[in-house]
Amino acid sequence: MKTKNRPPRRRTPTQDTEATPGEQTPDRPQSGSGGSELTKGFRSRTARAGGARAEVNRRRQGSGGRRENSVQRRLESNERERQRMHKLNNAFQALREVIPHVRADKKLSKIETLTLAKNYIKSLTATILTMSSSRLPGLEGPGPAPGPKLYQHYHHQQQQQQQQVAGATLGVTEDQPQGHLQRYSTQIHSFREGS
DNA sequence: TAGGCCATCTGGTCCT
DNA sequence: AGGACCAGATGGCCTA
Repeated sequence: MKTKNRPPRRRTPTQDTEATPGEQTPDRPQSGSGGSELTKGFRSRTARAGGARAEVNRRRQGSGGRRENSVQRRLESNERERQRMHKLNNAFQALREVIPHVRADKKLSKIETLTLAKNYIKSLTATILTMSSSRLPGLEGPGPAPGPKLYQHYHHQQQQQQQQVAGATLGVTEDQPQGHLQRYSTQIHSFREGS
């Protein structure tokens, strides 16, 4: 696997739509990418092919306002896609930062990050099961991966704790396991609720 | 120079 | 209808 310690190559999120031809980012002067290319005349093969189809559609649609509107919507769509991918990359970066790995000076690739994360979770799960199986009836033994079941157990535990200390603070700090689990629980719920 | 990784564009499809 | 999501395609950067 190769080293991937590179500075971010990218331009600012608005550069494609706002840059003038003279303001192109030097490191990607002729990228196949380019909302910029939509207005600057250069296209990659794919973009050219897609552009040919788009041109046919534009002719069918007619000229003038509708065509400009179509181009504008495509640029806006590109911008949203960039933002979406940036958010995805931020999530990858956050994941990298919580996964222990050997070469801290070497940035993990996306596939490496996902693979290590999966293994890390499995490892932690196995460790927890080993340490507490005697107190978690029903969790040990053969069968499917215990992850969800394990979470259910902890979630149940937390609910009991919250009931016991209703109205009072839990007295759980971020450094304690319960703190992490509580955050995990909260995050799971927020995901479920789509927030 | 080949191969891996990445960012981006693009059009199609799904979802709200 | 419009935005989110997805996958294919492409070219740039980097390392071995």
